[in-house]
Amino acid sequence: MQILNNQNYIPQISIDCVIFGYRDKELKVLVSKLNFEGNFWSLAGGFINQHEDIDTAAYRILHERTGITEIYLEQFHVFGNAARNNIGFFKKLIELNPGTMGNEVYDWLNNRFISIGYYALVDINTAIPKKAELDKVIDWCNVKDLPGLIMDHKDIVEKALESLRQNLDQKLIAFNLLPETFTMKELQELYEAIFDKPFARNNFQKKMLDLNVLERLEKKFTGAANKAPYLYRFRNNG
Amino acid sequence: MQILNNQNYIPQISIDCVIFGYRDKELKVLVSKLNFEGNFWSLAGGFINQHEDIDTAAYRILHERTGITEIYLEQFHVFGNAARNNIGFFKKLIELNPGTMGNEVYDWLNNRFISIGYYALVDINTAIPKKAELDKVIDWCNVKDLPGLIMDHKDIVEKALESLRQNLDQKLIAFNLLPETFTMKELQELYEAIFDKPFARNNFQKKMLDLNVLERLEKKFTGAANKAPYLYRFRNNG
DNA sequence: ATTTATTGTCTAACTTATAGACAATAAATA
DNA sequence: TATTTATTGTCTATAAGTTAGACAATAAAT
Repeated sequence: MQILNNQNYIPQISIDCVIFGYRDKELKVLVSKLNFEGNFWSLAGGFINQHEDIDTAAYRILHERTGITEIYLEQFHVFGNAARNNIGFFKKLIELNPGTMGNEVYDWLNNRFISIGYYALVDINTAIPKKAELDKVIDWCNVKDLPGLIMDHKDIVEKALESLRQNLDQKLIAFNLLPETFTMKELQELYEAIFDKPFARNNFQKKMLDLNVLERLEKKFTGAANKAPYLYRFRNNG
Repeated sequence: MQILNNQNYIPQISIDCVIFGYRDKELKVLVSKLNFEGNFWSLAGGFINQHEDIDTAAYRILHERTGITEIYLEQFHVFGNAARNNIGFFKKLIELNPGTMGNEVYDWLNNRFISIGYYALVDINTAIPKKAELDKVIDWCNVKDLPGLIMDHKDIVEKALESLRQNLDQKLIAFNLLPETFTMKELQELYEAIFDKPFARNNFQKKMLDLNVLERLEKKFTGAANKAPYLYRFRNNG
């Protein structure tokens, strides 16, 4: 538990990361269950070292939780209501876990925190979820069907999703959620999962090809009794 | 100087406000010169009380500097590079002002700060600039011709302007920069100042009227030898 | 060879954006 | 009073972009 009372952390500021992944046609978020009595589910979070850039801190937290280093990461909002830590979470935690918590942990968690929200887009096949010190379970959950999250983490996810949707077309970042190669249908299904609405196949394909960022590779023979789709690769450079 | 070592402030977090106003066909920003030796120009800034929402703190800071209470305000980015306070500013400040600074001020300013950026849109005719404790001068400056600002305040203004431009069409917030009534030409000139590019008069008018948020009032007789323009008022509610 | 399901692409219809044109008009001028 | 000038409000033709329907191509099963 030495980490939490580390004097090198900036006090009263935290980082919460909404780590998005994509599998089984569902947009997922990496959440963890805290290693305490009671069903406390949380986003991947952490703190900022005194001499660390906040972006660097977010990368560090993400690397710790996913094992990957090349991560698309974006700061999207700061959550700073005075009451955000007090909506029952900490009291309930203490109540359900009497005597199990060191003073340092107690003192640290009992603070008011202002939290900087980041969202990350990762290839779920490459990311290997890794529990942090206080996690009991860590898993990918459908963004539409998350467990009850502590504090205002549900609001944070919603705001992250909203920001993701707004940025998706301008910044061409959806590809970070897919493996290296993918079919047009897979790309479309990803968009449909993110926006939670269907797209017209013909126009979606035209729009994506018109972006001039997709490289068409060989066909993908799936064994299905129909025309084989092409594989595409996202090429960032020219 | 008691304010700065106020134990009720959250340490190492600040708020910096880019207060936009509009006059003489120019987009302005409220900046202040610090009451020290040396030309230190700064954005309107402040700190967050322990039991204060960050939005409330931003409103408080804005009210202190402009005297107005109904302010359009939006959080747009957090600036948290570890080096942001150290790019010579503090050293230079100490060097040019030997022995004039109390220990509390010294200790407080010598900290690393993570700053939450807000931008505000105000009617420059209603806003009455008011110096804060450490300000020597406070004034509206053309956003295209700002004095040299301390720390990363120039970056903060640039990011604020970028965010303002992105939000302007979606959120219909430009009207906050104008007086109650205005002509179509004045509205267009405001847009041109914000985007730093010309708009076609006919299409601009059509676009604004198609928004269905402008109420047409009586004509404004300017005394000029030409057709009198209508005055318009922004109506927020249906 | 035929059928089936899906993919890739084309085009017509519709909507929106852009650019040019012109009438309306407030005040100055003749 | 009629004419001129500068600007405003609006219309329309054209261009550009979006949406919806259609159909050929094709991999594998029948």
